Amino acid sequence: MEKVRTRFAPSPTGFMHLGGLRTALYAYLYAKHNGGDFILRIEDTDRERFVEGALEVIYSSLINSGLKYDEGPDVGGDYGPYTQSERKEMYMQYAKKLIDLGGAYYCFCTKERLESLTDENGNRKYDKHCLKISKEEAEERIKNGEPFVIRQNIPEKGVSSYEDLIFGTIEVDYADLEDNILIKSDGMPTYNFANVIDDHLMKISHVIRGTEYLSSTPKYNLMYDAFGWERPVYIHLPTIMKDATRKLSKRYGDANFDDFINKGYLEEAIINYVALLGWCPKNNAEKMTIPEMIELFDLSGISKSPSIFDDVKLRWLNGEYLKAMDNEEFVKRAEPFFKNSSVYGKYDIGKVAKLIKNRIEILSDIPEKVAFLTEFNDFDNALYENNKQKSSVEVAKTLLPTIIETLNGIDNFTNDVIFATLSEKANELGVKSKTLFYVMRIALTGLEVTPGGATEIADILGKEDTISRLTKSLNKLN
RNA sequence: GGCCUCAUGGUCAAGCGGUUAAGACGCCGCCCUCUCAAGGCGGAAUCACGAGUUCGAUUCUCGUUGGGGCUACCA
Repeated sequence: MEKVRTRFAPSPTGFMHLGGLRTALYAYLYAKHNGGDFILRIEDTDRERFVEGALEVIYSSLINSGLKYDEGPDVGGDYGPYTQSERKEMYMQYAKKLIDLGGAYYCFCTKERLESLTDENGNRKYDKHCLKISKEEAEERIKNGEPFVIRQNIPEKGVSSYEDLIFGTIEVDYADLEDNILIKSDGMPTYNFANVIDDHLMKISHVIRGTEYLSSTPKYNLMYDAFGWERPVYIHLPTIMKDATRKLSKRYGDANFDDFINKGYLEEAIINYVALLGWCPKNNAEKMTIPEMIELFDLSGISKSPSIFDDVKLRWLNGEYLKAMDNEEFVKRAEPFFKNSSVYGKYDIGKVAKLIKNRIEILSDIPEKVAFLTEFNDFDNALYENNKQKSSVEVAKTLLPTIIETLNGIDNFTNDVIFATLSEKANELGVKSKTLFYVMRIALTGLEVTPGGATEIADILGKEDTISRLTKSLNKLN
């Protein structure tokens, strides 16, 4: 069997769409699972849509996600160039060859004539008007500078059929297909032509792409057949939706990979989540590394229906990755978000990290989560009232002086020591330690709920700060 | 409109003629706990509809309905 070669062929639109990322992932996984190559090709034949810096976005998104391509514009390879605009001349040669083979023809129709073909329902289908122009006449007119395009010549009768590995047999009547433009008047090929030429020339064995091409694939097959080339294996993937009726779109900012990174999602969590949208591994795994995905990847686990992107589940998965990190790694990855927070440079980030690691799902939750450490505002003494904790204002009045005194006597002011000493003290006093810690936490933060317990927070704040806050709260009680 | 295509809880989904119809997210409850999380345990919630085929349909066939895609000198 020939080597498996798959490709990801994005247009440089300036951002990495999550749907595109999933397509790239599946193409990568399929290739790697089968010991093959994964190729990156840039489809930039539409000059008007080119966006500055778009190439870098594609390269970095892929690499940061762990999808290392074996061949591509920036890494080279034996089948380059890998950017379509650099292959322009080649397409024209093949288009001319296709004309000789009867699979295409020159067309000189004006925009106006094309529009006149529109029927009462607003539909339009090209009428093969220029097919009857002789080759001599066409060449003469081109020589005279008349603008032209090259159209595919699709049979008027017959049915085309092919096998898709996900959807099975697809049959389309030629009559439902149009003589699309293969070469535009600017000499550039359209997707309809370039993808066929490139996939063949780059020896792509399996074409993996979205279902938007499911019904136009017969047109491409016609060309493979006309050239006498072997058709690739097709694997079409269902769309990722925002909700039941809308696709994930750039418009709503819910499809951009970079936006998710900036919001504090991890690359590995995104790629993992996206892998699960439309594919279920045999062992039902949820959290997987890329090597694990490569091992598990199989086409039979791919679903045929569009799936809805659920950011709640993505958040959960991201949280799982966060929790699995050791503290050091967490601090490193969260650095930019800590910098945006009030605790940066003020408290021990390592200690703060320990406090919040299990309490956030995305990194951008950090500033809000840690803000309480630096904000100590006036609060209602009623917060001490809590039956379940056996706490009340009166209890606070009696406990707080002891807590402060005990804390004052601690030299090694760290969580473990504070906790042990205070627990012992509670025992001595005959009160539940949870009551003592509850009172202390309220007095220390003025908040009903906080990430972390009283002693952990005291550890971070330091002895001086802790005692000053507690004293302030105590004074407030009298 | 025409053509292609899809259809299991709110969401992602397993299932491939006989099952108490998995699992995950979310939701609810309990346990644990220095509050909140995390963790542990448990619960509610699904085969779109209608005809067939079959001893028996979530599973096969057809239709209906609903969704998605294509129908560009965009990819």
